[in-house]
Amino acid sequence: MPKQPSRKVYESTPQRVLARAVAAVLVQQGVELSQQERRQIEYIVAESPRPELGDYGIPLARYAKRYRIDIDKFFENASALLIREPVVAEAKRVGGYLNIVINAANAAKLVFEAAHLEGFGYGRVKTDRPERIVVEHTSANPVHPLHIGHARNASLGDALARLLRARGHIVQTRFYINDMGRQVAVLAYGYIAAGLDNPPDGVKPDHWIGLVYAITHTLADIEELKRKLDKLKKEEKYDEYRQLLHELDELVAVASRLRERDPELFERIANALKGSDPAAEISKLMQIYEYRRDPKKVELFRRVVELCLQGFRETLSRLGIDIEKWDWESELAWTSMVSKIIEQARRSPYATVYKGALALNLQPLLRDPVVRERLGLSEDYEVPPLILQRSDGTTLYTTRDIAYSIKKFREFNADRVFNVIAAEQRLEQLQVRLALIALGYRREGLNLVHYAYEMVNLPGQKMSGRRGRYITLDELIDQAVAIARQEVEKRSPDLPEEEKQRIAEAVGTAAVRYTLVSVSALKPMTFNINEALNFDRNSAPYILYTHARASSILSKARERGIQLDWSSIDYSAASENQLRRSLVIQALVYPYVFAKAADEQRPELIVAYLNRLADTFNKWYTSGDSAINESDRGKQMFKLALVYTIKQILANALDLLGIKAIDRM
RNA sequence: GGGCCCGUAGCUCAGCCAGGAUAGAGCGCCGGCCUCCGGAGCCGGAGGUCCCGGGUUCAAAUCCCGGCGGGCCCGCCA
Repeated sequence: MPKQPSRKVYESTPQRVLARAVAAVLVQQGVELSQQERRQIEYIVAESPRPELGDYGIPLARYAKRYRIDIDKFFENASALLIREPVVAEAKRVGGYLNIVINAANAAKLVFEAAHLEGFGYGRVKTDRPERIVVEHTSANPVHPLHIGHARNASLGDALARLLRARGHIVQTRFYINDMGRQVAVLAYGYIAAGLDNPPDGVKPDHWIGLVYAITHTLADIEELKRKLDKLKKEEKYDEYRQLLHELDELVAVASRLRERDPELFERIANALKGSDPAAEISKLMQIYEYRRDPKKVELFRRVVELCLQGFRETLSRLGIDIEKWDWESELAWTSMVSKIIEQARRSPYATVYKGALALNLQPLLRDPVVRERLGLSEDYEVPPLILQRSDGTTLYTTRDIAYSIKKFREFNADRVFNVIAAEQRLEQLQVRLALIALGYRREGLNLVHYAYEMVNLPGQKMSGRRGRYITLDELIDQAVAIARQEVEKRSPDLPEEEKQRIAEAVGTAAVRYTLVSVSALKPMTFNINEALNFDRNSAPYILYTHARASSILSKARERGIQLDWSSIDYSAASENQLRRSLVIQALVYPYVFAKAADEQRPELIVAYLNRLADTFNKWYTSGDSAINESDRGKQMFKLALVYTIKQILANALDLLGIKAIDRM
């Protein structure tokens, strides 16, 4: 098999080149290196803080000491190896560092040719160990529209899937439809009781569902509260009574706000709920659904969920996100999958009875050092027993999740499964993994990854789905698109209306996605829409603008009859100025950044890389080192090829984040 | 009460897993520049007890221990 050009570039990146040389010299001097240790050498390669020291370097003092080898000889031998690399112009010792100066001309040749040959494929270095991987993401409860938090989940999940695919893995994406929870039962109760059908024309189905849910939930809570109040009054507990009365006031206020949003709908649900016992009705409905006792109600239940999912799909598709498989939680209960888990649990040595219910005692698993290491736990970590079945025989969320995990592995024959799920579900995810191991699904338990992310806040907003208080993702996208539209209006007033709108849509949605993956997943973040749409810096619009600018340079060249002839490039032009050099080196390093981002599942590395690359490119652009006005043909070809390459990298990297580059804006 | 995550410039964040060169970006602030392939632009500057205290090390933002502050979790909820 011929070597992939990007692979050749990858192996010529400073990280790989330096690590290879250092490893070789260590081995030469009799040191035995594990695969892991080789890998770690690569990690400590760093960019030099000042150009006069070189471009990249590696601190060597630690090796000299750790392996007790002659430091002078070490430098000498490593340097000798390094200067044989075409991309290395010079290797030098600076203090305890071994530094290299990149041969920009050779690097440029290598990178330009790869970019020219592979185009869209440039940078997508394939892994040596392809895996089958399932990425489950978004999986929002189908009771209200998606909000900004779901957007973080979806953006991360989709970026993850794209990174892994580009890396050569075989990936499937899945959405878990949570239709067995109490929340959906609340919604279905209101929907069925009020005899509702379809949302009115022009209303997005999930928005309408969200309102039905909030109205039903609030009215049900009011009923519930009234019952409690009666009871307290009879028992003469006046302190508690007064407190609940206050709560009731608040709920009534919430209800009246909900009524304003759709008086007719509100009255319809209110009438249907009048005089009923909602809590009891909802529980009854849950049972009906779990055991499929009333086909008509089951069908309506499904129908209401389906309506909400329609809305989800619409929103996701606007963001360019397509999820391949949609799995119904109810399907697990309706087939034998969940009962099988219960059976296995009963027979398991980890079975126990906790608070009178069937449970698993997962604590003993922590004696296994492999389990501790893979799940990141200390020996004295305390895992609460996991109850699998209610006293009335119905199943619990986590039990169904265990069954679902097995399904994900089995159906796709997966080596690994990533669950993109909020960090607050950490304990539940841990219990699922431990339970899998306890029930004999060790491989699955060890290879299920909880890809946790923290919450997203909107400045000055408190959300509540139950009360219908939220900003929908749709509204947020609309806002982003509107801001983008204004910018397009200023920058390109002469474009046709339709084109302007198309660009605004692309820019606005990209801005949302880009910002949501720009911060590492474990940090809580505040989503600031104005920063997301800052056209001047650190944003999708900025990167898209840079891409459009590069595109425009190339098309202008074509207009003037300047053809990019790859065989006439004068590569010596690469080192004639700092900005060109810097661009070449950044382009060289791209395959490495990509591989690292994919292997560590860190899309934010791509964002950071893009911001920097665009900065340097724009700096070069504004420095006046014009390609079109260049009189020397070889140099002109170099500059055009550089523009071409950077444009290609911008587009390729954006694609990993699910963003399509555009040529005008 | 216990566990997990986070704490770096006024603000938003990189860097920490894998210790190493004078700790980096952007926003904001201050000062300059603008006849150039796409100007809401460009260049420069100020701004830091890396939460605190110990320890390990030739070397600590990074590792270990103890605190402090914030978030989340500890349901026969999902």
